[in-house]
Amino acid sequence: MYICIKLISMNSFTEENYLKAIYKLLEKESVVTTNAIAEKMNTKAASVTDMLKKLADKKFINYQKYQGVSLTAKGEKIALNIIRKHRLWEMFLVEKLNFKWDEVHDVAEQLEHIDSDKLIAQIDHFLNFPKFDPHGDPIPDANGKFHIQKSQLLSELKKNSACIMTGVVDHSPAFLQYLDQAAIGLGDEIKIKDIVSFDKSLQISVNKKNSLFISNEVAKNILVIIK
Amino acid sequence: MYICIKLISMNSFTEENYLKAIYKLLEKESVVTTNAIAEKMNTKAASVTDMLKKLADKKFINYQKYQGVSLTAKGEKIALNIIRKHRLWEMFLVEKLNFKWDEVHDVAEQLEHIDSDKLIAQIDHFLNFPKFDPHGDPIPDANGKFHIQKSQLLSELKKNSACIMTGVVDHSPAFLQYLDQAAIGLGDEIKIKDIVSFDKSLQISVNKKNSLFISNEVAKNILVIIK
DNA sequence: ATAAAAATTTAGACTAGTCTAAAAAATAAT
DNA sequence: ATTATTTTTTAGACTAGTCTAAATTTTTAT
Ligand SMILES: [Mn+2]
Ligand SMILES: [Mn+2]
Ligand SMILES: [Mn+2]
Ligand SMILES: [Mn+2]
Repeated sequence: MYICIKLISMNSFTEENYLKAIYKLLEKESVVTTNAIAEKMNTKAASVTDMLKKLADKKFINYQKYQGVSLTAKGEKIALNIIRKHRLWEMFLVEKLNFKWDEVHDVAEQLEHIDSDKLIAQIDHFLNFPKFDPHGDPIPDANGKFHIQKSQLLSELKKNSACIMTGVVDHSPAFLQYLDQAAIGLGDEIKIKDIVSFDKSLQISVNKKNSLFISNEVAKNILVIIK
Repeated sequence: MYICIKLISMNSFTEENYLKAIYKLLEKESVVTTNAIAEKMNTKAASVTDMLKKLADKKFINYQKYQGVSLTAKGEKIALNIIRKHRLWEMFLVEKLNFKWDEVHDVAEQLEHIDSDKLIAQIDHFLNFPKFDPHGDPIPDANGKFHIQKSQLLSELKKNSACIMTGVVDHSPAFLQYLDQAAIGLGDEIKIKDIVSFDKSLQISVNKKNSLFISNEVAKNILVIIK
C-alpha cells in the first residue's frame, strides 16, 4: 500500500499568465521575443527577462539569452490547461449565467486560475463537453487536444460566395457589441451580395434575411468557412 | 453628463482573508487578538501585526496597539461579501456540479475572491436565492443581511426530544463524511431515544427510520432546532 | 507591589514580482 | 567594416507579504 502526497508546487497566477502569453504568441510566430511578451503582458522587458529565467529553471520554456523562447512540453501543457479553463468558463458564463459574449473575458481571466481538476471536469460535463467557446475558439480537452477549424477571413471571399461565421479575430467588447447590434453572430450564414471596389466594403445578407453593409475592416475580423 | 471611472483599489486576497478571519473570530468573542488571528490564518503574530497596521490605515478595522481589533462598517461589509461569495459558490458546487458537502470548502476558498458583481448576482439567481449553504450556514444577501437560525447543540437536548438538523459545528471533511456514512444530514428529523448516562452517548432515530448510536462528541457538533 | 509569564510589537531579513537606468549584445545601415 | 539603432540583459531599488529574534507591553501570579 502506497501513500500519495500532493507535492505539486503550484504555479503562481503570474507564471500561468506568462506561459499563456507565450503560447498565444507562438501561435503567430515560431520564435517569441522578450519585447513581444512584455507588450502582451503589459509589463517591461526587464521584468520579462527575470521571469524567463524562472520559467527556464522550472523547465517550462526553452530559453537562451538573446535567443527568444519556446515552450517545453511541460510548459505547453500548462498553457493549454489555462486556455481550456478560460474558454470553458466563458462558455459557462454565456450558456448558464446569461452573460453576453463581450462580457465574459475579464471574469474568465480570473476564473482560469482556479485550481481544481474536479471543478473543471464538472463544468465541462455540465456544458455537455463543448468544442468551441462563445467566440468560436477551440476548447482543448483534458489532454490538450483540440479541433482546428480551417477558417478564413470574410474579407478574402469573392462576390456571391456564401459562408458560415465561425469566429472573430478582434475579441474586443467594442467589436463584439458592434456585431450584436448588426445581428451578426457565430453560426450565421453570410452571403456576399456585393463588394464596393472603392473601399472594399461589403454588402452582405445574414441568414438570408437582413441585408447590410460592413466595412472591409470589419470583414477582416470575421472568420468564416465556405459553405 | 458625468463620467464614472472605477478607481476602486481592489483588495488583495490576503487582505480579504484577514478580514474574513477577523469577522469569524468576532462571531465568537467580542474582541479579537493578534494571536487568535495568527492561529486562524496559519501565520505568525508578527505578520499579523504588520497586516493590522495596513487594514487600520485603510479604515477596515479599529486597531490600537496591544488592544485587539474590531471591524469597521467598511471592513465588515467586505468580510460579509467574501462570506456571501464563499457560501454561494459552495451551494453552486453541490447543487449544480455534483460535489459532496465535504468537497466544496477548499474550492470555495479560491472562488470567493473572484471579483465580479454580475457573476455573483447571476450565481445567486441561478440557485434561486438560497438562504443557507450546504452546511446550514446562512448566506448574506448583497447588503450583508442574513437569517440566523437560533439552533442549539444536539448534545444539549433531553431524552425523547425531537428536532430537525440545521447545521454542523465542525466543518471538517472527516466529520462530514462520517455523517454521510451514518446517513445523518441537514433537514433530517432526529429523535433522541436514549442517553447513556455513562458517557452521554445517544441512541437516536433519523427520519423515523434508522436507529443508531452516536457519541456525545458527535452530538456536540450537530446543530438542531426543536420541533 | 513586584516578579514571572504571556502577548504583542519592532527590527531586520527574505521572496516574488515589478520598475528605471545603464550596460551589453544583436541587428541594421552606411 | 564600422557605426548607429534596436533589443535584451543586468544592476539596483521598491512593495506586499512573510519570517525569526529581540524588545516592549500587558497580564497573571506571588
Ligand atoms: Mn477570453
Ligand atoms: Mn473566448
Ligand atoms: Mn466553507
Ligand atoms: Mn459552508
